[in-house]
Amino acid sequence: MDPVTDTVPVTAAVPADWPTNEARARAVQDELRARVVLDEDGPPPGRGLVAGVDVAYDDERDVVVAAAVVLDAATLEVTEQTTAVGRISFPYVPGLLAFRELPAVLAALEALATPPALVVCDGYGLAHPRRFGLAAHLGVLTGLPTLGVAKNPFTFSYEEPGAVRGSVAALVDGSEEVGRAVRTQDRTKPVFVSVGHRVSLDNACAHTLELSPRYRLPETTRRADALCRRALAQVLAPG
DNA sequence: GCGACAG
DNA sequence: ATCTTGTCGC
Repeated sequence: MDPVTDTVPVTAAVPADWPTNEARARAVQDELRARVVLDEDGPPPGRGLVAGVDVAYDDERDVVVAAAVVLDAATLEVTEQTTAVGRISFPYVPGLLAFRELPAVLAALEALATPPALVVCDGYGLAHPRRFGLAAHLGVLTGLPTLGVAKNPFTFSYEEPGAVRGSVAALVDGSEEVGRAVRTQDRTKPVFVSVGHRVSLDNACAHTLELSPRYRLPETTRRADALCRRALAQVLAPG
C-alpha cells in the first residue's frame, strides 16, 4: 500500500454539522472549546506511537490533500502513513484555520489501522486569539491528546530563548502564557509550542524536543509535510 | 476605521 | 499555504 497513490476520500470523516461559513464556524468553535481537557499530562515522551499531520493545497484546482504519518517515538521510524484527498471547503481565515484543514486531516487519521497516542499538528492549540486553535479542535474531535508546533509566533510575543537546543521562553499574549518558544536546534529560530487537548505544556515541549533530534521541526511534521506534498503532486499529475 | 494575522 | 534558481554548507 503506497500512501501516495492509495488515498482516501475526505467525505465520510467530517462531522455532519461542519460549518461552511465564518459565523457558523465561530459558533462551532465555541461549542468544541467547552469540551477541551487541559488537566492531563499526556503520554510520556520517547515511547509509543506519535502521529504527525499536515495539509497541502492547490487552490487553482480546488484540491486538498492531508497526510497522517505515525512514528515509533523511540526510534522515529515510520510505522504507518495515510493520505486523504478532497475539495477545499473553507477559505483561509486567521483564527479559523481548523475549519480549512481538519476535514482532510480527520479522514487521513481515520484511515490509520492503529490510532496514535498523540498527534502533533502544524499550527497552534491553546495559543490562539480565542484560545482554541487547530490542534485543540483536532483533539476534541478525535478524543486524542494533541499539541501544536508552529513556525511563527502568530500574534503573540516572546523573549528570545537561550542559544542552545532545549532552551525555552514563554510565548505570551499580554501577561498570559499561551505557549512556549522552544529552541530545537542550536542557533536556529525557535518553534512555537502550545497545548492542544489532554497534554500539559511541559509535556508538549518535551515531546517536541524528543521529536526534533536533527532539524528545527519535529520529524512528525517533516514527514507529514513531505507526504502530503508528494500525494498532491500525484493527484495533479494525471488530471 | 485600518492593518495584522497559524497554514 | 503557494509563487520560485541558484547557491552555500555539512
